[in-house]
Amino acid sequence: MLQIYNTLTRQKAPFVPLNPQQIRMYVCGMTVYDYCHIGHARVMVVFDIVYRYLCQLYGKDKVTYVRNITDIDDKIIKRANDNHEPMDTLTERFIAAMHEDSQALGILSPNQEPRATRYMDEIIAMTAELEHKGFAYRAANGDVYYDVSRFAPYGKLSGRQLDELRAGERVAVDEAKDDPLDFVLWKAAKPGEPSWDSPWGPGRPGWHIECSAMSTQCLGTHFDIHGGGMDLQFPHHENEIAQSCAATDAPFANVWMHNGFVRVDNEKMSKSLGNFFTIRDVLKRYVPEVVRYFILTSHYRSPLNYSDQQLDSARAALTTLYTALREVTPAAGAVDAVYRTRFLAALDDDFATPEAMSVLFDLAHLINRHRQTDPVTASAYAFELKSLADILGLLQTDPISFLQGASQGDDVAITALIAQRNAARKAKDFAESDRIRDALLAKGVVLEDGPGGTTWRRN
RNA sequence: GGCUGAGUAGCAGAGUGGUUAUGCAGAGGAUUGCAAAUCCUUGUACGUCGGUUCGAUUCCGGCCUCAGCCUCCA
Repeated sequence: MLQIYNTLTRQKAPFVPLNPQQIRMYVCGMTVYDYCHIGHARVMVVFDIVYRYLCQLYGKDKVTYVRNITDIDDKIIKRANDNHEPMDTLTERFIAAMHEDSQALGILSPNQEPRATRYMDEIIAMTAELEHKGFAYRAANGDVYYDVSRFAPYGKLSGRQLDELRAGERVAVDEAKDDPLDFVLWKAAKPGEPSWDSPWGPGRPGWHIECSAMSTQCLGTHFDIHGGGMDLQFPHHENEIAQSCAATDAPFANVWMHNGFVRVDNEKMSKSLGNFFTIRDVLKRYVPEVVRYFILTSHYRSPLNYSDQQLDSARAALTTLYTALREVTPAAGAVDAVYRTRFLAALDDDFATPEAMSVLFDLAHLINRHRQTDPVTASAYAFELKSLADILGLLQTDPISFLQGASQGDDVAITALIAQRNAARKAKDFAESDRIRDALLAKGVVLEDGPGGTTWRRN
């Protein structure tokens, strides 16, 4: 049975859907003012695995996955101004880029990708409801704030008390707020800013309210899983809980999942530190599957250190797996069930992908061992390997394509040289044969003489 | 300062109260014209100091170190 670590309780617990016919998951997605970096890739991949596995367990049509897009906020406005372009043009461009990146990484599309600007009615309605119930107040500057003192469980998700939060206050106190911890629901428009009409005059939503409004609208007041990066735990998710529970009188999300950060040189990869690598830059040097594999080599809650060495290692590991699948035709057949059992048990244990991936190597070894002596068994294990790896979104491309990489226009020349070399070998002209192989190796092409002839791959 | 989490062999990264994780890299052997790939063999690692225990890397406590959150952030 699937166990998931719940940030709310700080322990793993069996996952019990509210309705097994309709599993509902909401993940906080991107703020679209720049290209996605590897940290964003991790969120996408991690929750892609959660989504895939829930589909595996409950059926694809039984799972609803919503990942929002924040397309209105301070940084977006600033960037649009800096670029002298309309905000919509900016956000559309980066939404398109995000979709390119996520498709490249083999991320399954969420069922819905709500954008804040398209849920303005719901955002305003929820804010009004909070004001009506006395959880929100209008400040002298025209902003509407949430009154955290009215929400008794405030701090539960992040394990904090209001007084210790106040003690650690590091930010200049905003005079408009009754309490420094109160957060903004609605910002009164400043000159030149995009704004929407509201009962409080023209303005725009605060960051947190959009997720409460959109998750409620898309999934209902009470749903199964809410996810996002570690850094969203506080204050974003804490505030979402405060808003939603107060506005709807419903429990909101049952399970809170937070993925760990990608690090560079032992530091969080982030925009502000400037130590980030965009997905598209990394994809210029490594094929998407290598990036996906790399992300899955560590457990989703652990830190993940980014380095070329790690990506090289991931590529080498994938080469091993694809080499096992080469020259074997996957076909369903009799296999020892222990591998599937181990694999699924690993994923059942809070999505333990490193553990699950170790099973893939066991299967690869079985294929290699049986390849010559028992091709039927080898084919059966190849089928099992592909089938299990599919749950992780791995090993679904053609092995030859992976091993030889994208055509560089020299495939015909390589094939011709191989023919020449084999002619030389047949004539026992090994000096010539080795010369050709060394020449190809210099171009990054490795030849492999096997019983079925000579094959090649790029290293 | 408060609150989280973490410290495992060369690197990465699982896991367990006493018995091989796994991958990459390395060593030896088989195989190969030579290679590559593959197969076989191979690594006595668990921050530190105490405690519990017949026995702890695994449980408990102190300490040290690191990261994250407390401000926008996946």
